[in-house]
Amino acid sequence: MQPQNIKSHFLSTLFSRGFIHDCTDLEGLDRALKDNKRLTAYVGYDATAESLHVGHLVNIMMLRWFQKFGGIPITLIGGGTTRVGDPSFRSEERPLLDLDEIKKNILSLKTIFKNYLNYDNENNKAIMLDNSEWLPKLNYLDFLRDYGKFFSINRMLSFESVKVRLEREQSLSFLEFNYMLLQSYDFFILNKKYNCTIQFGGSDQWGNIVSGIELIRKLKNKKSFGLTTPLITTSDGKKMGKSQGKAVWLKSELLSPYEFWQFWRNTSDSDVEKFLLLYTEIPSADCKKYGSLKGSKINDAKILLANKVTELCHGKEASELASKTATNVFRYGEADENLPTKLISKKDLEPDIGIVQLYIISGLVKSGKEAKRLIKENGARLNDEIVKSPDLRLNPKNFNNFVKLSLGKKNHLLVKIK
RNA sequence: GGAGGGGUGGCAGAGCGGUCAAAUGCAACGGACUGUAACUCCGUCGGGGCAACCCUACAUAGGUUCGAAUCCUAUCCCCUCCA
Repeated sequence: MQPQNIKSHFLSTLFSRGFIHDCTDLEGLDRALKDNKRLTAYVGYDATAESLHVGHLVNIMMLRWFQKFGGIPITLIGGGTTRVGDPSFRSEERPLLDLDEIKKNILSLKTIFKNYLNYDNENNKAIMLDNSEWLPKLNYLDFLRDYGKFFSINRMLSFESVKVRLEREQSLSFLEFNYMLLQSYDFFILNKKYNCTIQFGGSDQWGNIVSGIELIRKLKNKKSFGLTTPLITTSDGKKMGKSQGKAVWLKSELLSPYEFWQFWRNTSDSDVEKFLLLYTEIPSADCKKYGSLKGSKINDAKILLANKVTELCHGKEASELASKTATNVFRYGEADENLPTKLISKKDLEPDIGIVQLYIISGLVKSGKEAKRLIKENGARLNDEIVKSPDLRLNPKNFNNFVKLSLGKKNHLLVKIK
């Protein structure tokens, strides 16, 4: 089926914006969407961390579009499945999280979606669920007989997602192998209780999604759909979600709106259009226009991107502040109060403190060696002056309320006395 | 349960008694150039008040040696084949 033949607004929008990697039955889904506006779709998120990161954002945006076009989105937290761990495309088993940690993560994750989805409106409010509501209740023997019966090992082994593990040197435990059954069961439950007929997910979820669809067909003889998003990579081929080795978290407690804004501001030219299409709701034609700006003009598009994405994630106020701070810091070279700030205690300054130690305390570097290296390479600046010697010492008098430390040209931090 | 192979730095992957803080590649970081981009180039990349000194590291615990990532023993883990 060609994209231009798509009739539903939802699918054609997603298509034109680059959201679609694969669909189990595009034509059927298009028809279903056309015939019935109030369909229900879900995405599952395991509680492996206390926040999601930008890698998860594509699916969230997809749910947002879905709701916008009248659908009912379900966000499913995988409180139960997290105890198992999805092996899909992973080359080794991940360490098991303990229950307390999972519980903490679940609570934290639930707060994230509210900025993107509407859980209160009358017509098609989003639904928040957690599969620890039903998975822990399963009885092993009953489950095996009632559901396990419908899964073919031969078939499961044929999925690309497990092949990686099989062909590599790593073992795939029975625990992990069951992940697929549990996710399929989730879909089955959602289908039964909420009439949910669509599952979205990353392309790595294909096998799990297809299994769920097959389970629903076998048990209920009902049709359901799967739609996957491509794995979003930056133009240099890296997975979305990390920056400078650190995850780009969606929670402000883990990554300040300023740093979040910076992440988007630093998008490379060739990714601008793609990111505008995926992570903002700016009309596609405009995204294309912005993305094709030449030379340094494209910086305006990057600022727009950063503003919009930050606004959605952290609110308008935070976004504007981040933008203003960036202007002050990068255009005027000032020490804006809104920069990330590290508080240190007076004790640390008595009677004075070495610049190397200060860098360590600030968290900008991990070791003294690293700090010295940085200084040697002219990458360390104190109040915008290059630090020339690792022997430099500061006392409280040098702190004019705060001191600005920089690592390279882009990382700036204020250090204040507590 | 049996036979064989293997566990090295963030990852991949050399080394198989000294010259090994450990080749090489990737990733990462700093600098130059720029537009807070990309490309390219240069430099760095275990820790230490740190100029060649010391400490901690090659799955874990012991041992042999003047000397071990390299040899031996035990333990744990992984892979392949057989039952």
